[in-house]
Amino acid sequence: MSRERTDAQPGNQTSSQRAQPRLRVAVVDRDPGFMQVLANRLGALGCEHRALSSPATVETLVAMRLNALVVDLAVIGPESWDYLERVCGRLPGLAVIVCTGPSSVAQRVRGLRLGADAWMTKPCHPEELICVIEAAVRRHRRHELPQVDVAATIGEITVRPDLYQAYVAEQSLELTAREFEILQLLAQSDRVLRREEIYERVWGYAMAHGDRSVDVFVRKLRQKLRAISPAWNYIHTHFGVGYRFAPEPEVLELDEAGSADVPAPEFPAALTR
Amino acid sequence: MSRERTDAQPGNQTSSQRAQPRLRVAVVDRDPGFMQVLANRLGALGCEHRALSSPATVETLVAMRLNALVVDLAVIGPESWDYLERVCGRLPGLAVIVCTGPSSVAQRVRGLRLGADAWMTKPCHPEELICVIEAAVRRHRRHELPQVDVAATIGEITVRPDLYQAYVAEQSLELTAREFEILQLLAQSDRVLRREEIYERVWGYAMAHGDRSVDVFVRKLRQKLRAISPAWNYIHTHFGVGYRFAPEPEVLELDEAGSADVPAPEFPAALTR
DNA sequence: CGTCTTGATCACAGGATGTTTACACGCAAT
DNA sequence: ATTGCGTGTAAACATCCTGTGATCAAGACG
Repeated sequence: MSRERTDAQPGNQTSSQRAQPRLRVAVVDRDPGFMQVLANRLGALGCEHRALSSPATVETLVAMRLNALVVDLAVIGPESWDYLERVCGRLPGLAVIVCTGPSSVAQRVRGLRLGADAWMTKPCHPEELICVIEAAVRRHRRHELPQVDVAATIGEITVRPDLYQAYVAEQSLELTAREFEILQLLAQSDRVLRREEIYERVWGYAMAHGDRSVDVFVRKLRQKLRAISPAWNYIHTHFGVGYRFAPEPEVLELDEAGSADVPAPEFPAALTR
Repeated sequence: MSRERTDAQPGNQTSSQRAQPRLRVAVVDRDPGFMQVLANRLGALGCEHRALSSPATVETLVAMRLNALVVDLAVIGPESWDYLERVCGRLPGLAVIVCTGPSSVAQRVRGLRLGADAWMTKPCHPEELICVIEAAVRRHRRHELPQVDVAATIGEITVRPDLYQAYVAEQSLELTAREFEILQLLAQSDRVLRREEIYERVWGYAMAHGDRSVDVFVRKLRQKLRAISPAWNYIHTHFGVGYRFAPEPEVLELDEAGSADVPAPEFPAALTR
């Protein structure tokens, strides 16, 4: 699965707000006039937009990092409902606006129930459509980041979102972007987080069934944390539930000679091969 | 009977989504028929609803702790726009749906720009309106989770859903995920729960006939509770019915002494079946 | 008092869940 | 191109939770 971290620096996006483009919108439609008008308006508003004449796969949509998707169900055809369900299910953070020709109440109800945010009937005024898109996106963004860029210290751990840097008792931790985001999320949440929740908030979309990425990153985090304070376990596992960050570290009983754990003071990733 | 829990799936939200009315909605309108139909549907869905024939002040709305507000601008009159702006500005967490008679594109655009989440034109199908309300609220709720589950203390028992942890008189109980969920359910319900009900709410699907899992988990719970306070029995068995959590623990007769007489025949046998 | 039904308790096999390791892929910098 | 590094997948391994069946105790009912 393509998961790029295109803009790897400061104002990272995944879990926090996007940098410049006001909005990133894709439109799936086949009416050139409609597309053109919409594109003009979106462009004028400073939104990044992309026109698609056929439905993109879920993976593609994920890769595009959209805020909103406008779709004419007529373009998709008979499997429209499936498509809608898949997209809404997999990208709960995406605003989906169905903009289609005349429809029955039952159809509109069905679409909304499957997760669409709004249903517009063509022909519609572009300005109104834009407002609807913005209204839908507004909701997503409101709770997107309660308080970012505020350095926080939780127990021995200090997190500096502005620098993408974490510290354990003054000592700096060398974390990758994703590791940092997970640590930040865990440290700032004073409760048990389910894997699905961690995934969704860090990756930005729903976790696929059976995905173990979170576990692996937790392991990497634990490993690096252990390299600095070998006797403490900051991340508790709640079997059958998820993980929780423990501000007051639980003391581990390390048998004789911290053997098995700390690979080396250096960072093991470099030595693996 | 083979019971697969294959679909233990996307995290057991069982515990997180119970309690509370599904939605709290207020409707500002003057059409009695419309209000009645809407009230019926909302009631059937388990939503708390309230009808208002004149606009409530912002303060009142705050006090009502609403999830959504449906408003007919005609009821408010000329200062509709001001009102909309005030409400949306002051309660960013409230979903506002304008449901009004015929309007111009300019009006709809203005309403949405001021912060409304959706604009429905009367006459509209109640079912569709409900779907629109739900779609709007869905967005707010997505990241609302952190505060949803609050700690509760029932008698000597304290339940902390955020930590997946329970306490008996300050002392922590080591429970597995399932055990915790059952204890939470019992402790938060002030009544007798049938086995089928417990099973369905914890496991997420119907109990197979003859399944004894609930009994076994109750046993484990009792065992762990007894380990901390040996003289008390928190979980009462109602023969032929189910279980009930007793906030004021029943004192057990240890050894012989005042044997046979168990106090509290509070519930008269509750029909044998 | 005897019998039937329902619940309690126990031990354990099976399997779901979590951990660790190794490696393939793709982007970015050289 | 090549290399390095971060990311995510697959598979082996370790844990320990879960649900079942058997057995025993207790209520219901005649």
